[in-house]
Amino acid sequence: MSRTADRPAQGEALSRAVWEVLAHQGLEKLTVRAVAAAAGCTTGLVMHRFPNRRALLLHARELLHEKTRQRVERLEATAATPKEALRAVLRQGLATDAETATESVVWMGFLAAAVSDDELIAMHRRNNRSWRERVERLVASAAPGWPQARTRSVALALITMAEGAAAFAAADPAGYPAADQERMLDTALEAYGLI
Amino acid sequence: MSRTADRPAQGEALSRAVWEVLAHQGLEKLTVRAVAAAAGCTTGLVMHRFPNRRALLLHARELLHEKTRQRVERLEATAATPKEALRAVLRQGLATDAETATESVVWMGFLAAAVSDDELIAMHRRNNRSWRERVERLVASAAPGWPQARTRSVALALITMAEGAAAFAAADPAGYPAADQERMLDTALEAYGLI
DNA sequence: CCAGTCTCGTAACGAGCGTTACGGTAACAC
DNA sequence: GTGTTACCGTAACGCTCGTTACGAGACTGG
Repeated sequence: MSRTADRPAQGEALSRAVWEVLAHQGLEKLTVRAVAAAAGCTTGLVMHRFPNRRALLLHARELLHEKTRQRVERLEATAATPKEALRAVLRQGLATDAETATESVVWMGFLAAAVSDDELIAMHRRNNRSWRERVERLVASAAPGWPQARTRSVALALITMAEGAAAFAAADPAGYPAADQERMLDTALEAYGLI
Repeated sequence: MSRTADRPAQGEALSRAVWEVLAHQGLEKLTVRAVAAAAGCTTGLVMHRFPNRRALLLHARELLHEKTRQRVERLEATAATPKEALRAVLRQGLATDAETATESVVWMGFLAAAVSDDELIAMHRRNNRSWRERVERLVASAAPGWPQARTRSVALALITMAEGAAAFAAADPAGYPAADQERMLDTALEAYGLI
């Protein structure tokens, strides 16, 4: 090691730069040079840390998943009741402030990029299925008496609603204010008897 | 005019080629050459029909919206009751077969491309708001007695759910079979008292 | 039948891309 | 202090991109 040489920290900084470019410039401008500029370094460092551009994107994708997973587990652990846990976990999936809106844009960028990348689409499916299972588990805890079919259908309705709302709000923040999204979530939870 | 020279038909064929590339190769490979290859012509024709690549994308985006709008209006006109109209319109927004799954991938590709294109994002917002208003109108017809706030919240829950389901199913068809999506839709409509 | 116009394939341009090669410099071992 | 190693900025490579220029051929009006 020499100079700075904190490998994991640099990898994370570069991944943050990937998110930033993806959020503010889009997939088409997500170049190694743009990432390097956003990270305040040169392409030399980027290519020194990662064997190629794809590896950089895959790392950034994985890190984004890990970040949201930790946030969700924290929310789940500190919730007072199963119903509150469910609500908190779904709520963080909405795009109700600048940070979560950015995350939603980045998430969609990765999904769009996955169309032509087998490894990215595999990562998406793995992460998405674990997300779905988590919410099914939370719904089952909040409504223990339900038959499995209802638990699964309601959980599916909830995760797709949250994802769609995040996408809409990220693409049109003025049209989908935070209050509307939260009222929508509460309306849905109440309709399903989960509040 | 000479040679073939059916301008609107060629524009539509090229837009179809845009969708095809976007669906099967992704945004990163959506090049003028790839579109020309998918349309079975050369870049010469493409650049003869459209002043530049952006105009081609904008036209393809507009045509996609027009296509789904016509389909929705047909469904709405032929439905027996307001509740059936609502269900049919929401159902077509899911990704329950190869065609609608492809449409969902293309739709997401355009949304991802809109991050760095003011005109694309403006088109998205325009189309999305009219879509939202349509569903609000359908919900109001299906449940005439509701206060406006409930109508708006339920409509929002329904369109975001449909959009999220289409995105999830398009990215992971095996994980989100058509039957699951339809059961989810019926579960939601029933929970809201719209069936 | 001929001049003129439209169509569109071909070929090339400059810009920007991912990636590679190289070298100067900082950090450590002894 | 000196040799060795790892770090990373610089510069260049070959390639593909969007776009432009040009010309051959098909059509049309007179």
